[in-house]
Amino acid sequence: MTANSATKLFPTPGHNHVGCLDAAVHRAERAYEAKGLKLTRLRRKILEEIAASHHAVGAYDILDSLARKGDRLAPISVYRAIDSLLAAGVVHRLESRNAFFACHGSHSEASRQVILACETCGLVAEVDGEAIFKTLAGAAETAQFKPRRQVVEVTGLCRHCQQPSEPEGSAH
Amino acid sequence: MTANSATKLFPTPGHNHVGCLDAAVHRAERAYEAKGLKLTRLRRKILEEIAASHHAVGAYDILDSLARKGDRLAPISVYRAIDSLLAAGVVHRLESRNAFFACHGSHSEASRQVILACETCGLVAEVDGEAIFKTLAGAAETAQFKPRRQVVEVTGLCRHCQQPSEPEGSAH
DNA sequence: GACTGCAATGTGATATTATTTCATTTGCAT
DNA sequence: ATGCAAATGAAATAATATCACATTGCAGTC
Repeated sequence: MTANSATKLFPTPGHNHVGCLDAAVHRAERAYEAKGLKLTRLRRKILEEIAASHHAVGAYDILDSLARKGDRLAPISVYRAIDSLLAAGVVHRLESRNAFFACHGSHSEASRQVILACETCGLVAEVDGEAIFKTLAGAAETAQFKPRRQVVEVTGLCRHCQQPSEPEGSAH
Repeated sequence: MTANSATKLFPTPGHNHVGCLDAAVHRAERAYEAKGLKLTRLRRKILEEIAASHHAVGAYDILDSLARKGDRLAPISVYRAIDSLLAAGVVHRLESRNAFFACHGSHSEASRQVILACETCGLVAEVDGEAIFKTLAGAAETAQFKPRRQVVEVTGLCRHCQQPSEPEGSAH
């Protein structure tokens, strides 16, 4: 189960992504529904761009990608949609790269997730950070600091990029 | 001691900052020396701008501040100096704000510090995060992820801004 | 259907943050 | 003094993000 969950965290480059994308959009529908927000056509379109990969993408990447499909938007339109998606908790911002990534896999509190970003292949994953955020809250308390938002991002090498010579399919 | 260290972490707005600044510059001299790097006049000047407060400042804030003093630099000059100061470990980058702050107080590894940034007054402080980074390393290992750089930033309210009505001098 | 109110989007301009490229200067070891 | 490498200068431009105001679209009401 450990190996399997790690596999899911950093899917192989060749994995069939359609399911991931569909699932992300579906979770978004439910998240918007649950919060009484509206997943408009524009928002859904931009979510689909972000969730099209497990990478963090810049706002202008989205802009360019849509432009190539004939859909020319103003930057502000993309940022507004992103803001909404962030508020709904279906995408997150990778602060250390000024970029955005979709939440693949369901979790309740975005603020309790640790973000892992691979420097080589660009993949981004989230892992549970309950223990870390607890410890962090303790450290803040010692400093008499009242936390509101906690950013925990780790960059490094994902499991695939640590063994570049090993064929993708060999891990099981 | 706890109250005292917390006081140092988030100094009162009116504290005499000259000592902080001098100390920061002095630590920088030693850090550069120790690493065989050169703390040039430009770098020192820009360090002094950053260390002039306990806030995180943008590169263009520095640029503007120096311009007001008659020293007109190109953005690239500031960024290059900042890069050097970052490499020397005497300033850090607040990723969540695209801004830079000086290291006030000595610590060996920047990568083991948790950053606390007050949303109200803008003060930035660092606290030891040994326990957090250990836990974080464990979480990464579970995901078969090899960490290289860890960003842990907390925004919220510092001790002063939690009790806006309380006079500054009353805490002891 | 027409009216109203508000959220969402469009449009154009602009602000903010950061880098590329190439020229020049400076520090310093020969 | 000469030559090399690091540091800085200068101009342009790239990349990221927001402001201000106009327009559209949609839900509830008459």
